[in-house]
Amino acid sequence: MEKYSPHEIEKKWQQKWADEKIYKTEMNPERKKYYVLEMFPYPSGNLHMGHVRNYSIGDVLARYKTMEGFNVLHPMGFDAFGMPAENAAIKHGVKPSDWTYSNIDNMKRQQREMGLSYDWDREVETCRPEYYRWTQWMFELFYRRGLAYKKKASVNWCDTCGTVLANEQVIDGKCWRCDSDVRKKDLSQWFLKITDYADELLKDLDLLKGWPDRVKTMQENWIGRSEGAEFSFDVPDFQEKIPVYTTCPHTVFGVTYVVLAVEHPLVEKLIQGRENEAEIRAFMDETRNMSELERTSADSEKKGMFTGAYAVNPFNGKRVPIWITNYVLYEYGTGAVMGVPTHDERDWMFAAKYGLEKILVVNNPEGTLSLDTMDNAYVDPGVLVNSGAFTGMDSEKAKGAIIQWIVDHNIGQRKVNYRLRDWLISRQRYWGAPIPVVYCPHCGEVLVPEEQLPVKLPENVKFEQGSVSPLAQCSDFVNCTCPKCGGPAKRETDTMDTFICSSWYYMRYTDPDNATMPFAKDKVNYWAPVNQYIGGIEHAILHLLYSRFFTKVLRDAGLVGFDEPFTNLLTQGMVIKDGSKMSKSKGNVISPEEIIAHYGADTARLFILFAAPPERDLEWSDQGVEGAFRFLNRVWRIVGQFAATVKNAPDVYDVKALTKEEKELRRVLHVTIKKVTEDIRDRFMFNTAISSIMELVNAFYVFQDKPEINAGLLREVTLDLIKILAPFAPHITEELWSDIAGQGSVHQQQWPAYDPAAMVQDEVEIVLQINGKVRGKLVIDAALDREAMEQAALEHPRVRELVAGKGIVKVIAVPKKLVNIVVK
RNA sequence: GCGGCUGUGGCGAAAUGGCAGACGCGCUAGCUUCAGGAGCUAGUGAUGGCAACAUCAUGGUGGUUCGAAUCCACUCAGCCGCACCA
Repeated sequence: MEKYSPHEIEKKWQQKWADEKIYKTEMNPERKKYYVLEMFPYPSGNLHMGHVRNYSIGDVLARYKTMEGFNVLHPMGFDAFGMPAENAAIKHGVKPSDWTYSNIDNMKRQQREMGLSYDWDREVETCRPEYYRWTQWMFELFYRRGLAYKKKASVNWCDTCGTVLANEQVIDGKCWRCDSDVRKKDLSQWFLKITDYADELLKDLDLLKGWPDRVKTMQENWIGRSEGAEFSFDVPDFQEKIPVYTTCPHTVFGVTYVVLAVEHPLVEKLIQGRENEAEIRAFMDETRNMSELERTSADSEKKGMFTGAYAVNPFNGKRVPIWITNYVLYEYGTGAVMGVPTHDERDWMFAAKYGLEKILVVNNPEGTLSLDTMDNAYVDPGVLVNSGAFTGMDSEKAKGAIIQWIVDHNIGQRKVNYRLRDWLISRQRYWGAPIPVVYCPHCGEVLVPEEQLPVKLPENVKFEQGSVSPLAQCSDFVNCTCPKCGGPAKRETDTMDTFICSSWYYMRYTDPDNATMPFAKDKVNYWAPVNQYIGGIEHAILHLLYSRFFTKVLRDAGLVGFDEPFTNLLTQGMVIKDGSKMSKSKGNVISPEEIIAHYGADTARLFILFAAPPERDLEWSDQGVEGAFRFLNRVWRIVGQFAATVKNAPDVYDVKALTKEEKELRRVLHVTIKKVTEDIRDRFMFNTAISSIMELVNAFYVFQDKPEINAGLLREVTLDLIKILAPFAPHITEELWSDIAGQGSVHQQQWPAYDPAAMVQDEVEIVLQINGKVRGKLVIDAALDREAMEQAALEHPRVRELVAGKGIVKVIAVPKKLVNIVVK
């Protein structure tokens, strides 16, 4: 028998699969579809182990579902716009497009070497004009629906990347990509109105039964819905009003001051001409210059200054001082807050620091609180005190009553607020989809007409370190004619956040070559939503939230007929080595290419699926890889040993004629088929699926020196073994299949069914317990009922010995499992 | 502070109310081989014992139960997310 040589086999089959296009998929409304998708990669140039894990998981599902009879869509593509291509241009003088396409070529080669079942005819690359034309079309769709707008705002700016960032892309005050500090900058930028969908994005999390709770919680936190009231304090000296937002309207009688964010437009008016104006301005500048992290950290010291002005509480006419502070955010609510030191921890600290008045307005249910004994704010429910007509009311009820009072007196209304902000999508970069807008001195902001899309990226641009966006310097690009009046105009020179490109790519896969639409309705509605999406947890908010938003907008525009893009989500764990994430700086990187070159793709895939369940972090082990390789060799040898017999063996045979040992092998086979089926289909527990296949192979080895084994059984075991191993190790199984079965691909076979009759055991070993402790074992007829089991247990010599002289309180018998005798 | 996840042999892990540690790695022994870091077979949680066997053991403490890694309460440790959002 020939040795198992993965390289020859893998190369041969990869070629054949590609030539014969066995993974090509067509829409077929007659058939049930299944859409399995792995998050497409950024083309950095090389696959890493995280990719290998991601694609291995997806490939098992795709192959399994195909064998189950589904019409499976399993595509791949590249999230090809982004900064690194531009950095390469600056550093090495290569064109971003050349750099990107050569990286894509290399990664595609590596993906092919993994033996993944992609329909490559559906590949999508977001940097191709054929694709970004539709990204720009999407922008225009949003614009026309009033969901894209330009405004001047204080935005997150990363100096290293030379561009702005969305809120979701700032992690702990640092840039998500390069980890450098983010600072605020006032710029006029494009936004998508994701806040219009805040409530639905929150509510529809309930529809996502197949998503991990963790991800849903993160999105829920991010959206940050809160309910309360918005109403105004009068500032009679200036004939102004200060609207405030509060989630605790029941504490209004405890207000002793009002605070404004330093950016609040009213501040200017209030402080003008004050004797300490210069001092106040210095404080404002200081606050404005704080980093995002300092400014929003809960531990930062709360500082403020009195403006010298007063506001009037509409509930009791009380005059309270107006302060400015570093702890109120201008972007949230109204940028102004009512200060209630007794019932808000921050206000307590602030009041304590500056000696502001405190009034108790909510007492605890026992009524034992008093200002003299309190040492921090009381924030729990209770009973209102010192609250005029509302005194004595339960605090929860008072919320509603006070809101009603606000509405009745026409000073405000019930209000829901979100932490979520609109999505800032402008990027001052070259390598992205240009925003298809023209600025005309006469017509203003004008969309590039649909038929003129795409607005193509110019090729003749210069890349220099630290300079402004290359597009802004490219006069051929900037200067254009106004589509409306035909006069001279200038193009928008910012490109779109690459997260826009990835917010709809999974829909493009359903109709990738469409030149007249982003995708045809019948195709997208046949294939989408994605049944199973697989990727890293790092996109819990970013990509996954944006894609949900896009889906809802496209639905409202009538382009798609579903509410959510990804029905089920699997978040895979990281691949780690020596306890920490693989990284160049730690020198613990294992290259997939080397592993595949050494052991073959089947071994790499098998190991990575076997070493841990998909959601958990996976510790890389070189010895574990050896073990996977050894297992495939074992399969190769045992199948090879019997190959000749199996080829000539009958498909049908008399099961009753099997020996006891043969029957046991057949039982293990069917138990394994059931286990593997359920582990893949219901639990994604590929590790236990593989371990049960290993057990089957171990059981098979009992017959290695027994050529007299029933040929029919031998054929059944061998063929089914190859089939159930096929999703995990596609090449070796294809080779064995072609050798034995002779025709067709194993990957197009039907998944084996298990026969419950074959799984029945005549005899089972049960455990005998006395007071819950194992005291013996007994092999009995599996069909025995409870009484018979009890009987058998009580006759067991050791049990008799231990029970002798004691009173039996109770006997519990569980068929096929155990008998527990409770004695005293 | 709020929310979530994870704690099981020397290691990766199984077991979701019924024999804790399946399967794999590592280790030990035997067989096989000219030899092997190849292959096959067997053993392998700890402690005590010649042994049968017993006791202990799933981060900790309590509880529910005939029976708990599994359910409940509290608690410790590690990781992750959000965090001055009024």
